[in-house]
Amino acid sequence: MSMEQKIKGSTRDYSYQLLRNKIMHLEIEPGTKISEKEIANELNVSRTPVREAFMKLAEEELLDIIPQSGTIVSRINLRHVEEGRFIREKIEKEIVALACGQFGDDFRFRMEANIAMQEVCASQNNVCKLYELDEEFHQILFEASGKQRTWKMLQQLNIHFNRLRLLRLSKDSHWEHIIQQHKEMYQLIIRQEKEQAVQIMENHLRLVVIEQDMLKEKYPHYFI
Amino acid sequence: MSMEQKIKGSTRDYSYQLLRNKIMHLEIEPGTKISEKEIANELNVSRTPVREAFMKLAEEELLDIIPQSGTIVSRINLRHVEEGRFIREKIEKEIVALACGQFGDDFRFRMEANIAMQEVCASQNNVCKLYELDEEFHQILFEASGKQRTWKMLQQLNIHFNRLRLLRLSKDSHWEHIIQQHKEMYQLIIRQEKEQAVQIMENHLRLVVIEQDMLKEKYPHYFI
DNA sequence: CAAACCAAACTACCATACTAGTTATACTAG
DNA sequence: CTAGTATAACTAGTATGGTAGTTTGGTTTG
Repeated sequence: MSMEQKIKGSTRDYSYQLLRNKIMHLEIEPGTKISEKEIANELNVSRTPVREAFMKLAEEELLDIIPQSGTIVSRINLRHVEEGRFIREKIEKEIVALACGQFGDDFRFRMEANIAMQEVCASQNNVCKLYELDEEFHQILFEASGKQRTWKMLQQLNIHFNRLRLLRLSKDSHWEHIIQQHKEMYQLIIRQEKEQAVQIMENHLRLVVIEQDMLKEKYPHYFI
Repeated sequence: MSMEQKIKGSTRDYSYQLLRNKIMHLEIEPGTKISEKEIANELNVSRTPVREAFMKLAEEELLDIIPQSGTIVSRINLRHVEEGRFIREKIEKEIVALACGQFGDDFRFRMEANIAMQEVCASQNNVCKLYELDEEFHQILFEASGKQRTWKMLQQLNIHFNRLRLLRLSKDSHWEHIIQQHKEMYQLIIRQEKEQAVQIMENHLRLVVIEQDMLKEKYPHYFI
């Protein structure tokens, strides 16, 4: 797909985006040792922007930098996953409740377009794009509630959670249920059926828990 | 007090901590323009670690870096304050509820020590230390609930909120009420009176809202 | 054979020179 | 005197060389 060419902005941002994608999509496996120099050569840039990208990724806990020694791609920490999932559940239930009271036309348009696209991607098995649409679905809810910043922060807290979700999506494939939940939730929101919408959201966010053990068994070296 | 000398670790971390403190304690006012070179000279270090500290602070939205142009200390964004406060309220109510069910002896010891210290600092008007103790009080709750990572993340989301709190503490001074609430909350937690503890927490976190307008009027150029 | 040590080959960290883009200033044309 | 422009003095961004600490692998020693 050559997503490499499309990334704009500074060299640092380019390095950051590229590395982040490679880690999230497991093109670089958890536990792999990498170095500034190695990556810099690979990307044909100097060490400085790569180093800065490393630091940002370390902040997000996608990398573990050991001073004067080396840098490794972090393993998925299941305790962090659960903590992140817990918080996300609590927050997003509040968000849905808020959204029920204020879901303007522009958001309805975006949401319907999003859901339509989800079905297209599902029919074509485009997992990568489907993941992005799933993210966007939830983001729209946060924006409609005037809590865009909270979404951004949750994304950071939930990086390990998201890595697990992406891993699950790529291996498993019963998105139908997920998309169905999205549809129901949207209908309940525009009908302002607060309690039911909140309940669906709770179920929705607890789906991942179930398959956790299966994935851990299949890819033990990805986890910690 | 010379907090400068005590900071250990790498040069980057030193620069970061120092700058962060200066910004949080308003030794550098919001809106001030600073530059990597200027700060590097001031701290007698090279531009590299200062630059890296800048980037970290920009991530936290304490600095606004305008590429090829300049860097300014960000103003306190009151919309961010309110969003952060909202999230913190929702999360911390859940945390208190959790803590009621699991508050071990070691945490009780830390908590009682913390509260005792709060009273000492209040009697001696040590605002700075009192702020730190306030932070620690809440952090202990998160740790007792096994959600230390969440605390760390909330701290990031709430940097603007915290700047406001610190500003309030240093100018105003009715900590008695705050400390009183801390005491009550602790008692309710060890007695496992969940509903009441949650209620106190809600009141506690809504205190800041009240004085917001007063501060905005007094220091208009600090806000946006 | 095993353990201890020593040296070479890494690593991230820091300093510094250079580049490219922005801003302010001074000067010129109208 | 004003408006527009060229230029000089900034800025953050990037490249690169050198430093100090860590790891590794081979050698020596008990």
